[in-house]
Amino acid sequence: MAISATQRFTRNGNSAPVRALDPTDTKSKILDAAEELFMEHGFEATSLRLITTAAGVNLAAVNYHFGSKEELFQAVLTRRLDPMNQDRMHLLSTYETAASGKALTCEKILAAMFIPALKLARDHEQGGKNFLRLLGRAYADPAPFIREFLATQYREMIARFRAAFSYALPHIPREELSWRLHFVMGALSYTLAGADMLKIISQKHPEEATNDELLLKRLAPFLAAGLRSPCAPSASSPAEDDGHHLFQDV
Amino acid sequence: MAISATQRFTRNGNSAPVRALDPTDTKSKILDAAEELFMEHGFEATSLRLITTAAGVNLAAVNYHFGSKEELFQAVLTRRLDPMNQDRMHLLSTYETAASGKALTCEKILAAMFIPALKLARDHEQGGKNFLRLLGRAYADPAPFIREFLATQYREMIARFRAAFSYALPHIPREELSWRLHFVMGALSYTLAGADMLKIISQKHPEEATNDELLLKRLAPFLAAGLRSPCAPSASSPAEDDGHHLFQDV
DNA sequence: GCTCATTTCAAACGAACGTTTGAATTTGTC
DNA sequence: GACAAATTCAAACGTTCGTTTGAAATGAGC
Repeated sequence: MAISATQRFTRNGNSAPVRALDPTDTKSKILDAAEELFMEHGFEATSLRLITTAAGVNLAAVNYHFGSKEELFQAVLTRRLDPMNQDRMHLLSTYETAASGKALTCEKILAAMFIPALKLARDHEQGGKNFLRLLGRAYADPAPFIREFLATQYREMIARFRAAFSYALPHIPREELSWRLHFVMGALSYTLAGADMLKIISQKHPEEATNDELLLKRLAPFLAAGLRSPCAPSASSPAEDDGHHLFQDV
Repeated sequence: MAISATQRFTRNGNSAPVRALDPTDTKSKILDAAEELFMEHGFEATSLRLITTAAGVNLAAVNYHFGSKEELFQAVLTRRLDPMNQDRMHLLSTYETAASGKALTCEKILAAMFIPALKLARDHEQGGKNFLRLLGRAYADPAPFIREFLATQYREMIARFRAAFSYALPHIPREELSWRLHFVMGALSYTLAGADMLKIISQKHPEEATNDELLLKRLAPFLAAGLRSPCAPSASSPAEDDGHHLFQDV
């Protein structure tokens, strides 16, 4: 029995829009603390007691306001992810309108994907960066409820950008383009999530490794070159069963 | 008190090499079951009771043979990761020797990274694929013991391949190359880990989406193009504070 | 100032967790 | 076959988990 006589946790979400953005109310305090702690420890390893203690609220507040730990996690994601993906699609539309029918460059389309992410990383000095890492990690989380949630959240945006790339790269077959878009999403999410690993690879100073803007500035040209690269002769080339001949030498 | 009078869990690992590869002994049964379940549910969400039940062994067997759940996880990773990275470095050396001092192509270096992963995916019909996904997910796991373990496991191989790329791409500055190598590792791990997400993007048949060989065959040229792409004018170009001008339009 | 719905709180719930224990069992050695 | 080491086993350990409860506190509307 999740809902008792005095109806629990606001199913509305908007019935009291006046206080929806108040950063001092219980709901926002929980979301902020959860965002940081989920990013730091992952979903399973972050307990509600840790979150509520950090937020300075009562333990039961999570179940009262959000219903469950899973719903809290989804609320943390959707709070920033939904506006970000809306921004991405709006920006893409703006670029397309400005181009007045002409195809956009890959860099331009990638910019429509990256700029809203950068804006998020800068707007909220700390929350934004936390969120991008949390998001990158959610991509790789095996929990079914997370994967289904992300699938729903991303479906529309992905379809929109695939169409844009398809128009920008008419010589790339539909199927190949799907793969490449997958690689783009992967590199982006991994890059935003795993700044730690960069220290191992580049042995750079940490403060530079976490500079997301510089990072995406280097990632975009890298990905654009991959997207534009000429296609392999054909998708259906059998007979090559030995791994040592998988890749042509160029 | 981890070790009692009758000394617990073999710190040796090799004192009884005869049975080390016996797929029917308790240790291997645990490793196989853990590999699949960690891949499916993640580290935190996979209980030792689930693992030991699936393996058909007693609950206490994990702590007896491996010491703890964390050490079991590391054993699962190191069982296949260590040989795979050794293979990668050996293959790279083979290519370099065959080139007799001449620089290798990016595709060739990438092949040295990918082919051992493909071999793993094919050799053990099921265990290999499980492992590659598990590995990709471990990359994004926030648990400190996982990140430190992977850092140690990868450090040598990364250094080796960075040197190879540096020789193959002399016009790319050291720093830029570190970033690009990071992107390569990211795209590779994400690609191997997140075959589920591909279904959302490409709406392909699942049986084709999990064809790792075809996948890497498309990923390698994509990444090679990115690696080879000409460098941006300079890393230190300030004054561009507005996100809308971050990327040049080409 | 009373009412009633909303929110907060301390406390407890049952379940599941990783780990430990000590006895039983198996295995290798002479 | 007896001894000793290695392994397996059922049972329990103490802890922590997400969630629920019912009462206390709060606040808006009349």
